[in-house]
Amino acid sequence: MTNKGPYYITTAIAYTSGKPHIGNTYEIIMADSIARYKRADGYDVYFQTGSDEHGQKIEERALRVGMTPKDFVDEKAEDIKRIWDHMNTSYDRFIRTTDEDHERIVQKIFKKLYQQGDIYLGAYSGMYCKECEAFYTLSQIVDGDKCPICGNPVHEENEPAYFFKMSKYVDRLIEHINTHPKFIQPESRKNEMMNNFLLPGLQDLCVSRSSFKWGIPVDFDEDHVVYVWLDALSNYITGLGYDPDGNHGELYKKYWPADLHLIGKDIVRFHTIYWPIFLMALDIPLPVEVFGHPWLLQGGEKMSKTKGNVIYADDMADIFGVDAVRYFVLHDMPYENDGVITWELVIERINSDLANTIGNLVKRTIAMTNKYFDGIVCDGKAEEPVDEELKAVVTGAYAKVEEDMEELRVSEALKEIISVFKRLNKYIDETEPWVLAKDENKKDRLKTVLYNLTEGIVIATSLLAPFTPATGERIAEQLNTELRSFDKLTEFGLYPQGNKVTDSPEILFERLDEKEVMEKVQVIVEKQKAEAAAAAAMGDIGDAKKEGAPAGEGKKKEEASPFIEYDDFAKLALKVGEILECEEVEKSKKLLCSKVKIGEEVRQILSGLRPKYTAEEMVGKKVMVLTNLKPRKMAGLMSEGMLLCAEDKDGELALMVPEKDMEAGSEIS
RNA sequence: CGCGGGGUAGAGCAGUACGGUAGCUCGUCGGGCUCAUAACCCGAAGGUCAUAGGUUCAAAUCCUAUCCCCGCUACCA
Repeated sequence: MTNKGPYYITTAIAYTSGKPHIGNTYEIIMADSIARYKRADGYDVYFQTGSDEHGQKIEERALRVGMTPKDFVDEKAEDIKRIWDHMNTSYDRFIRTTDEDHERIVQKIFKKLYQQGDIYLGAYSGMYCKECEAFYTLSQIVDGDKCPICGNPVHEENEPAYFFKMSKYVDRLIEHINTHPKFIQPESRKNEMMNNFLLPGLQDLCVSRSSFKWGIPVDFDEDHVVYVWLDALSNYITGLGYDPDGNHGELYKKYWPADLHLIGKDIVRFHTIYWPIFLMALDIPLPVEVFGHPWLLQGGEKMSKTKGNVIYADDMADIFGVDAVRYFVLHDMPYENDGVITWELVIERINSDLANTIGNLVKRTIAMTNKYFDGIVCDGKAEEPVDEELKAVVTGAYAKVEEDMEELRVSEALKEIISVFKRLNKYIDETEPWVLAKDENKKDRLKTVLYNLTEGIVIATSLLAPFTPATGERIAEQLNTELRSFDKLTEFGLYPQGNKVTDSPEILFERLDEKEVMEKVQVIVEKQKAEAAAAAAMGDIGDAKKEGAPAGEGKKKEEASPFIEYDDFAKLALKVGEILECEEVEKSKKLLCSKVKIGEEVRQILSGLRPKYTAEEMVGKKVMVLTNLKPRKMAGLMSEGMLLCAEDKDGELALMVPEKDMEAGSEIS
């Protein structure tokens, strides 16, 4: 195989504050797929990932659970690494920012930048809220001097800190971005950076802190630790053995600059502004491409433990298997917009693509080979026109996939690969091997058909293998062959003549029953909610509040606010309903069962109104109904909504009725 | 008027730089087939392409306005 040269890919290093969920895990899976793909494609790949372990938040958390920060991060890093390994990711190094070599080099980098005048000692000043123990920017302050979170007054506070002179390099960076269109991807991210930061003028970045200790010490000023971003970002070069003095390690010489930093869209700024500027200051080349991938949202919402909707990769893998998880996230994450994940979508995807299309194709091909030729695959050289098109699709796949992968459109690449498997399934219908088998004169044709199928599967599977490595191996084993390197994928007919496939093909992906899976999911959800409740009881709630405090975490602010957002209100579907019939529920003392007309439909709704209302007087009333309340059974009867009612301190009840006569079904807002 | 992305069949998405029969996957319905994991193959139904104007022989695609969603708005890892 030809060597196409070195290729260095990194993920962001994971912050050791908690267990990464599937959205975080997506990144390492995508990076791994790219790394494997590039290897098969002839590149000499170095793939680095790791953990980011310093900072005030970690110091605080460790303290709270009574651990030293080091013990705390050891544990968390182990968790992260275990999930990465479980996902079968083929990284070359898992770097930790507490690694000795990393810390030593970061100190040297800091010193070098200080000595050459890029870093200077100044004061970090900002509006500080004692209550929240956090700084806020002026734009965040409300009512002139109030904390946006707790509402207490803030005051200006100073803390000595080292700063990096960003302004010095801004013009060069703008020039670089403009002349290297691939540098920031997707394109929309580039615009955000340009318009929000670079063009208006970049502020200097604070690169040290003196208010906490858990960080890499600044070796010439022991009051300070290196502030996280300079520390964390440097991993990409310290991990290769970069040395500010020029005595670089072999890896650095071979692999820097990085070909791809794969990161989440939330940290694009740090990777496309601060990081390149640090590199310019160190006078070393910039990475070729920074790709800010979107997020996977659970049913369109961010995941949160209290909602019980966090999906973890290992939970998913327990139910579906590692490759199915990998396949789903890669397939369903769009290029630029956020992706959607729900358990139902996962089931659907796996059944359709992995079980039906791929798994079944392999199984039926092997089964026929065994049935008709005792497992021997041999081309009978009986070609028919239909074969040509099949071969064209199979041997043309690589070029298409390559095109997608070149732009990191992984999802598109997978769709291309699946379409090859689909074409192979169709080929079976076109050639009808079971019909050929009945005719002794068609034996050669039958041989050819099965040979073409087997060969097609080998090629398609070779392309698939970087994304689902274990499945690639399993298919190769069943076909008793090796997967191809990519320079062989345009050649049809390399499967050894007379080779024998397995006589006991196993099922690659079991079809999933949605009901059964959802039962397992329910167990996970319950467990998660219980854990969240337990954590809250142990005082972690206070922590959640603090997390909400920093800028840019707008969503979390809601949790601390006494107000709800309009969106929360909008979730309630309130409508006018007309009570057509009503009867007392026999099994209950309080319940009335009403038939309520809402627009075109009539719902059955149970309400605990007795003895304040009788069934007779209910009939004909127009009432206010919450129509999207989850239906539930009460006293053995289904209730599909809720009648709204006021209750005073004496227990008197009053149904909410419209002030004017309104048509049943009218919306209330 | 801070900047940017988006609103296309029940669901998830493509198509929009160069206007010309609206496409893919899943789901639904009908048919075929029986090698296979109720699978596979074929066909059908289903969309006023957010809304309102405009340019044009022709607009999802170009222009204008409006509505809605989302991201970014700086020292938070």
